[in-house]
Parts: sequence; structure tokens; C-alpha cells
Amino acid sequence: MKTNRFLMLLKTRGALTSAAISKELGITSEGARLQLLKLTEEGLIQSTHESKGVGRPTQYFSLTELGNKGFPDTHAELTVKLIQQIKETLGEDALQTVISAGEQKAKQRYSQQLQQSTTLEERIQQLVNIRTVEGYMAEYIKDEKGYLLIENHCPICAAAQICQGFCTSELNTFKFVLGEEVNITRVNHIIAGDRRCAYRIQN
DNA sequence: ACGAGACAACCTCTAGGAGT
DNA sequence: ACTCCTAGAGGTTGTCTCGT
Repeated sequence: MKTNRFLMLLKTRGALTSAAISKELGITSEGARLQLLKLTEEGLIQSTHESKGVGRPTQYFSLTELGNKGFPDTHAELTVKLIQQIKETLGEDALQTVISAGEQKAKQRYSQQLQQSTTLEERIQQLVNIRTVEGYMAEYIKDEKGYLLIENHCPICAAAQICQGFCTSELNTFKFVLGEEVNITRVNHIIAGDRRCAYRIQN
């Protein structure tokens, strides 16, 4: 499965025009168009048209389900089976206990790695680094409202689909490591159909 | 008329194979 | 090991076509 720079760009930035893609990648629009055509033929991306007055309708390219499969979703099937077996044999409470235990360990691990970071921005940057290593393709944006922590990919999506306790646990962990005085709200959620997960962080 | 995509020809780079 | 040749992929340029 290909995860080339075109797919990576569409994964991290969402739907883009061929002109925007060529600009981002530093190639001509025609060079980009030829590659996009090839990826479309391979079923990895799809295009939609949007009319904006004068001129041809703008063509936006985005990843298809097949294109998204090029990004890691570690042992998804096995994970789902294990979760279902825990639910069936030990019950919902047992699963929650397992998730809580994982949450405690994550809090401990993240806290250790954030020890050297003093300001909120440094802590967010370090959190982004940790999450990226874990496969979440994380980044953050500083704007007038504060910070937006973005996770472009969810490597545990399959597990999260059948048990949202994982998502709740992640949010709890973020709150814990960034400080209880910081307000964190999830504003985008892959499970809800968004293309990414995003968290608004305000002091 | 304008803005944007499509097409054809051509160039550049790189990997792989053959010959020395 | 080195050089040369070839093929293919990726990219550029100029021009045309199309939708508004």
C-alpha cells in the first residue's frame, strides 16, 4: 500500500485542489495533476467539484477509504476480537478496569516525558511529539483562541469504534498531563465521522 | 473574458542490466 | 569495480479546451 507524499498531504490537510497540492509539494500543477490522476485510477483518492462563479468548478481531491488504509491501523482485527472477548467473558466493568489501568500508565509515562517542559506551549509540543511517535500524526496550531491539538490519524480507530472508553481515556490523559487548570475540549472526532480528531486547548 | 483543467511533447533523474 | 546504455517514473512547458 502506498503512503506517498500526496497521500500524506491529503491525510494531514484534508481535501485540497491540485494547485494547492502542487504548491505544498513544490511541483507544477500539471505534475501534481498527473500524479493525482494516477492515484484516482488506483482508487486511493477521489475528487469532488465545487462551483465558485467565473471559471471551471474547482476540483478538490481527498483520500478514499482505500487510501486511508495505507496508514497504520496496528493489529486492528486482533484488538477488536480481544476487546469483544473481554466484554463477553469478563464483562463491561472488567474492560473499563483494563482501560483505566492503561490510562494510569499513560498518565505516568506522558508526565515523565513532559517533566522538562515548563510552559503550556512546550507541553503541547512535547505531547505532539509523543503522539506522533505513537502513530497519531499529531500537530498543533496556535491561534487567537489558544491552541488546537490535531491528530490526523487514529491508529486505534478499530478499537475506539467498538469502545469509546479509549477516547474518553485519552482525553482524561491530556487533561492530566497539561494541567487541570487548562480547559480541553474535543472539537473533531474521527469516530463521529470527522477526518481527524482535534482538541481545543485554552488557559 | 477569465480561471482552471487537459493534453502532448519533451526533459531529468534513477535504477537495473550488460559489457569491460 | 567501473562505465555505458536503456527504460520508466516523475516533472516542466506551451497550448488548447471547457465552464461560468
